[in-house]
Amino acid sequence: MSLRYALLALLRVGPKSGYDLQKQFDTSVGHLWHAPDSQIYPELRRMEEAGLVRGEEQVRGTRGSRRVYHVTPEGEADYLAWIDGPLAYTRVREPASLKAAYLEAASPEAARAFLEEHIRHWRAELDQWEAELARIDARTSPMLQDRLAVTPEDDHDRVVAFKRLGYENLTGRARAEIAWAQRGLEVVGRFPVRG
Amino acid sequence: MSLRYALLALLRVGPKSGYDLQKQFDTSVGHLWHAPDSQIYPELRRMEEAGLVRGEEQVRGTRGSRRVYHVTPEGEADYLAWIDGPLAYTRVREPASLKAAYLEAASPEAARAFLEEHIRHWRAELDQWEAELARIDARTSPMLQDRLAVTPEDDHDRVVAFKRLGYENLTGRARAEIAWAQRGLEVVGRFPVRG
DNA sequence: CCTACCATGTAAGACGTTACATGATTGG
DNA sequence: CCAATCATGTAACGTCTTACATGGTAGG
Repeated sequence: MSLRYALLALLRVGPKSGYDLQKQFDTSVGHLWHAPDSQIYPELRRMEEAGLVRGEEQVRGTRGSRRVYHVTPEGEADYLAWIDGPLAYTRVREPASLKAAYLEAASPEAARAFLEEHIRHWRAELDQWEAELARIDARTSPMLQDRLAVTPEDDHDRVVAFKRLGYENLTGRARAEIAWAQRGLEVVGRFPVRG
Repeated sequence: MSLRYALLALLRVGPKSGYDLQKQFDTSVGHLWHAPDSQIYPELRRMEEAGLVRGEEQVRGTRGSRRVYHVTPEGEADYLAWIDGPLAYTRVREPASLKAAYLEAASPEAARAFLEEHIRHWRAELDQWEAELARIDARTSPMLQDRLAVTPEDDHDRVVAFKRLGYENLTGRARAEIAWAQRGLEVVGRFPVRG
């Protein structure tokens, strides 16, 4: 259900086509939520059926067209209910934890490779998110600039502070994963011989 | 696909019925992976079709029966391939991060309630996982005892060390979430007035 | 006899991934 | 004219959730 609200959050800044939204999901906002085009277009249609957005067909060239969506008052109300309402938590399902708990069955090389790959993966994510945090602080992030453009200046600091908070959750997560995998490598080092 | 390997990991310790597995998923191992009965029974059937497990019908009372599964050599090979192979990473999708990044639209009370609930949620998870870690250290965890019973004594320390590692990922995650939400509360405190 | 527990599923739907599929426009 | 980009989907499949559904057994 988060896809719906991610889309509403983007559309609240200004009307966009499915393609526009998809591009944003591939870059900036894609860090916070991601969806492929094959999920976006049908979801927009469903949201329109539910009255949350309205799409308007625009001509493009002689025969082309694009459908630009904007948020309706019902969509705005639904969005505010989401942001003011509780978040549904699901049970944790961590493939990496599961695998780690059974690494006794792996060769030491495979165990080490798994943990090193884990570090590589989260390091790459961390780098991306920290770069975005830097752009948020400098207020050069395109997503943020669009948002600030439709926000009274008094509120700019608040908007920036919460964007930052969202990304800080991601960087905190990545750092925890890296630290954990590094401790894991020490464990592997303590038991070099396969049983 | 992790469900399949979670099931194999449990069945490698000894033959079990769907019901036995479900019980374990509700308690100890359920921290690492969880699935409802409606997912377990069909998956066991599929695994049997794939030759990874074999089920044997046992009589219970006069008319009752239960199907007890054990891992086949093919299942063992598949499990070892999984544990020695790479883990597939998917894109991060964090509803809490998404919501935090758009908290500017929430009332300060709702923002605070969200972050406090986040802390409560992860605190409860953390407590559970730490209790399990204590049971792992004391080697009183039922799951661990079953595992150690079929493991040569030389290997006990290794087995315990990796179980511990698996759970440490979860506790590390929970601590990061709590610390983040606490910082979030400070941010909310800095912007008490809704824009 | 009744309650707690043992035991096993089906069905519908939400959500997400991957692959397939098509065509128009714009700028060089 | 050609390539990059704009633009929009369908189809099949896998995973997971929630709800529905049924019946047997063991112990007090």
